[in-house]
Amino acid sequence: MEVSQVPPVAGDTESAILTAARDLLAEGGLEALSMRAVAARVGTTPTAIYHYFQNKEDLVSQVVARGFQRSEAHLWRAIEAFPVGSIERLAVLGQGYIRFAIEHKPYFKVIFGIQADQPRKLDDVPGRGGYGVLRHCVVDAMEAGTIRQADPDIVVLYLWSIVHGLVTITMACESDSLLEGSAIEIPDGESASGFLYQQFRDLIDIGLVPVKSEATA
Amino acid sequence: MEVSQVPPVAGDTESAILTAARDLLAEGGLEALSMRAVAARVGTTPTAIYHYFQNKEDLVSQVVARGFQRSEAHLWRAIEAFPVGSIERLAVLGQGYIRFAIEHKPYFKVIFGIQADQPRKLDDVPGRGGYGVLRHCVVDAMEAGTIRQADPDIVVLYLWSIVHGLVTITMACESDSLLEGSAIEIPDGESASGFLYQQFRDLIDIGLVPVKSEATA
DNA sequence: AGTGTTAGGTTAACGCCGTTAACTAAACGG
DNA sequence: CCGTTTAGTTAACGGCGTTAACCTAACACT
Repeated sequence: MEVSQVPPVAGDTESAILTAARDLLAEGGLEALSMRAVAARVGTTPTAIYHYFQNKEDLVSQVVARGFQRSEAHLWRAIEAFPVGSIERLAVLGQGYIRFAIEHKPYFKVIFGIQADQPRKLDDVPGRGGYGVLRHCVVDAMEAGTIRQADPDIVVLYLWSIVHGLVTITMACESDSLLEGSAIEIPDGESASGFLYQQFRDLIDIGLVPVKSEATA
Repeated sequence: MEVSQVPPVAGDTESAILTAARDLLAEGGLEALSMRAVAARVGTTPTAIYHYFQNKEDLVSQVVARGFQRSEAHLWRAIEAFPVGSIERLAVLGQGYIRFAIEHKPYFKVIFGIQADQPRKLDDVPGRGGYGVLRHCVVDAMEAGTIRQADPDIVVLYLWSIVHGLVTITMACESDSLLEGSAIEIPDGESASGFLYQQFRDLIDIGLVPVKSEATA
């Protein structure tokens, strides 16, 4: 079949592959992303992919890296609307994280997914998926006095753990079953993202433990 | 080959399959657990497995369910050593969760892992992987006044999110790379489990936000 | 005793998968 | 004009989950 003498999109098969892989990942998760499927969508043979990527893992990780880069840029843009050092900046970051996880589930799952042995992966991503932004905002908020003084790295871990834990637990249990018999439930019609965000804010406000000054009262 | 007239372990091929599957999962993660590998270890053909389990997913989920049951029993035993309502009970639960996640990484990853579409899974597990125990202890601690009064379900979610987030983030980034450039690091020689546990306690103590009474000071 | 049914397997095969080896054809630099 | 690189091909290998069809021993029942 020698219909077209010129490669369809003028040369860059590589980005066509990345795009196809991204779409497949988004549509059907990791199991839908096979070398053969990607090739078919691009219009080449599976083996051609190996000219641009070492293997499937390499391809996937580059797809994911791309997604994360865009996500971090999004975060930076999102916080601009709120004043430096404000707690709203922290909140909007949490919201962004939750939204990204939900809207780009497959990306998210690949990164924090199964991977028998080798983790790290996040290293490849500049800013490590928003870590830089978050730390930045935490430091600002401390200097502004909006949040309690403490080791910023610990606080970052605190915030990140809560949002990340919230998201992954919810993903694993899927809303209703999650806390059956408990008072927590997603009101019908509310978006999962919005619900999680509210939980996040509640959890941050909880504080817990320090009965100290209140105990005697 | 008709060497043995009697099935090797007197009839229960099923539990032999489960055991083999469990071992393979523990040794090499999910990718090492193939029907053919399980069959080879048990000494049958792959297709025989389909007499006891619907498909691979069914097999895996039963293996995992077994592991979780044992884990919850472990938790109940662990808290016995500490007084009812004490914060130590909560701490030891967190520690148990962390330890289980690390020591049974493959189990843990299967449950909170990739699974393209269908989550829930935790429903099959009695007590939902320690949720029951945790809630029990939280209520006790509130009645005893050791922790701040609040909706127990929210507090449970708070604690669970922190531990779970901590564990999964660490697993995805693997210690050193996790917070490179940050002050947080696992001291050489310290176990990952111990380190995570310390973080957990720190995070719980943080509380955050309520500058309220302190702000003016 | 003979018969039907079920449990517990077997063999063979299908259609996927990731990956490799060997080859080809066009483009380009000297 | 030649050598190399780039971009792609075809053919094949071994492994995967799963299915269909078949076999065989054990048991239940008349």
